[in-house]
Amino acid sequence: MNIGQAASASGVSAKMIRHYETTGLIPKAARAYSGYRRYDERDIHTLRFIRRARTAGFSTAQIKKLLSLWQDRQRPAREVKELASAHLSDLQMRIAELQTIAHALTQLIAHCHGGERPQCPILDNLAGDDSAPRGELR
Amino acid sequence: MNIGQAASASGVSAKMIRHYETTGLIPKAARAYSGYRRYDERDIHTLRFIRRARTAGFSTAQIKKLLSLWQDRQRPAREVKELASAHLSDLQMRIAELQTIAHALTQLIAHCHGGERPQCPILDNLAGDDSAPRGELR
DNA sequence: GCTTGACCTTCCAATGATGGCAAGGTTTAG
DNA sequence: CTAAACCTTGCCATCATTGGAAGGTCAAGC
Repeated sequence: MNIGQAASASGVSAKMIRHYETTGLIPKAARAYSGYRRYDERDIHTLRFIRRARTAGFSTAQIKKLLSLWQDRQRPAREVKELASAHLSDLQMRIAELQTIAHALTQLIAHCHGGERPQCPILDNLAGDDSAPRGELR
Repeated sequence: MNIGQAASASGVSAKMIRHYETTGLIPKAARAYSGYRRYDERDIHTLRFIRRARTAGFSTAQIKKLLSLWQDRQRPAREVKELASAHLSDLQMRIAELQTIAHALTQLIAHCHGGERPQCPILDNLAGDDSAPRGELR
């Protein structure tokens, strides 16, 4: 299998497969005489693992760890759970931050008439004019 | 006021003030004889506006638009509302995506014993082994 | 056998927002 | 006069990903 097939079979772009190779996330691929990279089913399996982990928002550093745990038959599930839990905390923090912003923005938008007149609580708030707060973007 | 004072007065780092200048988000600052950038209260006001907009997650492109609307006394509030609404939709989509991931991860973590044994539903799921799904990371 | 198009190779650059460092000029207080 | 604190420009790094350019390889059709 060449890199193009590996890409469509795994859902990881050829570009990224090469990138993962140079950054050491995956080992160097075998090469045909032509110099083309060759991939087998095991490689595809690994690439799919990586794609799923990326979709789940793990960083490449975390994925590196996950891959080594995956390949270690002796791994304690504890380590995987810790890594995943750390990532989950991260996600929850980011979600909370975004929600805070979204709520504030929702309030401001609700109070903006949205017509042709210039008066606008959204701009007023961004400008720091607190006379009509309602969901501060601070 | 020099750039350092402008930075601490506005909450925007000196680095970013220069960056905003080179990218055209703010006009080129006046210069003292020495070559130092000079800032007045209006500049600070603008920088604070930018900082709040960034905190609210607006991109620099959106902030550019917001700034021009802010400075246009004739703007229709409609335009501001549309821009903010588009950003809010963005935020809500990102929140929803993150929540989907967080939920799936929560399930998987809940089902991982986290002990010293190697068996782990988190890795199984990432590997594509659906025998014990519960929150797919797909 | 040759051409064409699809595929592959490497390398370099850009994204967006920010931080960091380096080498050098300026200002200000002591 | 000197030292500290500030400023200048410029370049590099982050993170994951995409894009392009220039060139080599392969398979199919004529």
